[in-house]
Amino acid sequence: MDERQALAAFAALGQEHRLRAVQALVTAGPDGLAAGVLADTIGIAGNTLSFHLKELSHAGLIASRRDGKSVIYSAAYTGLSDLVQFLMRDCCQGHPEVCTPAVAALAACACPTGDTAHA
Amino acid sequence: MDERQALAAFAALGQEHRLRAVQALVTAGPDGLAAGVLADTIGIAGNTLSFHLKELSHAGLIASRRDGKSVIYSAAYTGLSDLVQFLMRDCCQGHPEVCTPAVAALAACACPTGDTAHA
DNA sequence: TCTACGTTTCAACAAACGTTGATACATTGG
DNA sequence: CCAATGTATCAACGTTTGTTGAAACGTAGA
Repeated sequence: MDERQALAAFAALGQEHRLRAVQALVTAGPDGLAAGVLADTIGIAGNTLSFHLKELSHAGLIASRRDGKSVIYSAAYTGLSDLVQFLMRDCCQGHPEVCTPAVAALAACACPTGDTAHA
Repeated sequence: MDERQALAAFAALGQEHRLRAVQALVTAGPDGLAAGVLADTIGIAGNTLSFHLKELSHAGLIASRRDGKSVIYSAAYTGLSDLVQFLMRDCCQGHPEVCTPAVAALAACACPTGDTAHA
């Protein structure tokens, strides 16, 4: 992930409705949510949400697929983790003060080597 | 870190000059950089940088201290790692697809239990 | 085909953002 | 004290952003 894409991602997440949308989509899981349901969940108009979804999609944070009349949006897990890695990698240039506590905290959330993933 | 602060942090990082400032400050380490040096590094006017530094400080991403005539800015490592933890924690509500690859990648950057920190 | 439904696009507007120049503040040295 | 340096504040501006309403597009069923 280059700086330009990271800027777009950070800017996308720096907006209340878009952050809520991402949270809702990640929470919804790979099945995603229809645009209408998402608009209702966040509490904004459909056209307004469409504007924000386009921005999130452009930032690589969400994906979309059509299912009948509905368009299902889902979180782009790769894009999200890439963003975290960008922030951490750029921040740890010889100074792991940022990464160490973050990794320690995340280990309890998604430990790839242990059995506490469902904590 | 609550949603309001996370929003401020993301919005702060979603701006080219501010992202560059954070990167420069983190790279500089705990010693930090004087405002003038930072302005010269980024390539923007001092008053413009001051505007951005105030926003970054308000978002909890940087700290400042006076040293003679200069004001030294430094990265707020706690705020940065809190932001990563916010993004990860909120994203992993039963779906560790995001956290697992991120943790795996970060383990090589700041592994708190291993010896690959300098990879 | 037509109609209904869900979603997207478009133009327009108010609000917020980022930059500039001038000015004011804080600190140091003479 | 005064002058010089470094930084912060302020008003003004042009630009960008987020929202709204109307319209258009795509899909499914009658």
